[in-house]
Amino acid sequence: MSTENKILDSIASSKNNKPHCGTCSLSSLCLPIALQANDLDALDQVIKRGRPIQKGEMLFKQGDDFNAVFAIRTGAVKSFTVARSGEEQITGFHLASELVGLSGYAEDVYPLSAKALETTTVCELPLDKLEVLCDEIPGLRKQIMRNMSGEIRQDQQMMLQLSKKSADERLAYFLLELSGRFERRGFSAKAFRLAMSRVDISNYLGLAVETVSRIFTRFQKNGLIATEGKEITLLNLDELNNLTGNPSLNAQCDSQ
Amino acid sequence: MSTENKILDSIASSKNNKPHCGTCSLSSLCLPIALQANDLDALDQVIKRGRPIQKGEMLFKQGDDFNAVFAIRTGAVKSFTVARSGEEQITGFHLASELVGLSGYAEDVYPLSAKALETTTVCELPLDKLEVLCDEIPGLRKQIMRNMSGEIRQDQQMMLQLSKKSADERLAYFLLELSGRFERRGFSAKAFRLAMSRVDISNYLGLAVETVSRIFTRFQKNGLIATEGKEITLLNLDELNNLTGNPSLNAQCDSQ
DNA sequence: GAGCTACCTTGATCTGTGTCAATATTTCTA
DNA sequence: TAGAAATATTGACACAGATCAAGGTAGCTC
Repeated sequence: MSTENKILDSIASSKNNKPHCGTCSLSSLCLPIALQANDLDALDQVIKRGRPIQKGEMLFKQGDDFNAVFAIRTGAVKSFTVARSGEEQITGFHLASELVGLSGYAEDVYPLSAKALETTTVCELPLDKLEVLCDEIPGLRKQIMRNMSGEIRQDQQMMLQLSKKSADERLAYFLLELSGRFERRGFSAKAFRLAMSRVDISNYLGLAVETVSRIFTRFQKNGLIATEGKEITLLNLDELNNLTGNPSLNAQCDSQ
Repeated sequence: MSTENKILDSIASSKNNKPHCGTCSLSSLCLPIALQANDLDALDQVIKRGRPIQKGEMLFKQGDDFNAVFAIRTGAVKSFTVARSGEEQITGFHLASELVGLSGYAEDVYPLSAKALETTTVCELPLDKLEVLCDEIPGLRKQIMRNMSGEIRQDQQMMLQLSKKSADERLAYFLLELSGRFERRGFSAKAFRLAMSRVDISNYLGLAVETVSRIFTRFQKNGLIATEGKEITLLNLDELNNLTGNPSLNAQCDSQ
């Protein structure tokens, strides 16, 4: 820890405040640490900004050489694996300001594919540049490790959901988990847009589409949510939370 | 925490090159990189060797301060989360030469607990020492990141199993996955001992114990496996592999 | 704005696996 | 080594959710 700060401090010598890659500087990602302004500049030089990615386009494919991590600026992405049998398993949805592609570290190839759910802009962080920077900015590497570690935790939570919970519990969990992610990024925790289709949701949750659809309908009948196509409003966070059977996912629910 | 540091300090001050914890130097862990000999010496100084841990004892508990990563020398460990409702979800089994505790990086506390399945010896890698070392040996940090990344990949594979596969497929997958881990560590891929109980297996796979028991029986009737209590022999790797519906888990099966 | 396509909803039925219950086996303890 | 406790097996039955089938609806393109 102290090592970290020492190096950070030592780096903090020359700085300027030039605006960089807009919302996608690493400081606005899931990297809660406060980096120095000049660190940010260094990072911004590494960021490769590509054209917007259209709905359905791939960020990277399973088996591609692992050469970059992606930070999502706007839009949404799903990541998924394709089994030999051809079936697709969605392993996660990634929203604005989140990182995709970290699992490539294990074997120098991406173990999964990532596809845009809607028009999406990303910042590409080429691996070689990132490596060099990580050696210069210890805080950065730590944050990336935190990110990976957080992903492990999240996946393990998901394993619990998938293996132990009923369809109702899974969907309630899914909605609250999304809600929390929006809230943490300054958006409404109650009203948001589901970038993914019902099929994607059902795939992710290990359910049939029909089941997901039925539960959406029932939740709506019971006054838990309101839907209008892809727009959704969570009307009763408390009750949804009870449904999950998990420790509260949403701070707002605790206080009510 | 303070206890920990006291112990660490005493270790740091009285260090020499006395033969250390045998099989558990980091080079023999899941860390395939070839480190320099003097790096290994540095690592060995960090390794804290504890007394053997008895069956049922905890390595660390959910919520404990994250202050060490553990490398298993002999024995086996299960890691699991406990939901508010009290239910336990096993997130993984860890065999000799594997690391446990990396997911603590995310929030400075362990998000799960780890308990010995049998008498187990571990090497404790105190975090602060490891941090310093990682700054000195860049290859080490990379290996730890690979490890984390690999865990993500493994968990995501497990999500696929849990959400899409039948009970038969899950158990076949479980057995082959274990088999592969034994094989990679130089043990027989076909005959090994299941350190975990049927209840643990069923919990991990998201099934009822009865279901697991029935499938073991049926696999045996069909000549796929032979069991004698906790000892198990895989008689037909090919067929087991077919059952999983996944890309081959076991090299031996590919070549047959 | 007609027609096409992809997506979503709802109903009827079927089935894999959970649950409950009883017994058998192994492991521990004294 | 006996007796107790934990763990494993086997059977009967029920139900959550899959599957099959049939519309309905939204978002395209021309």
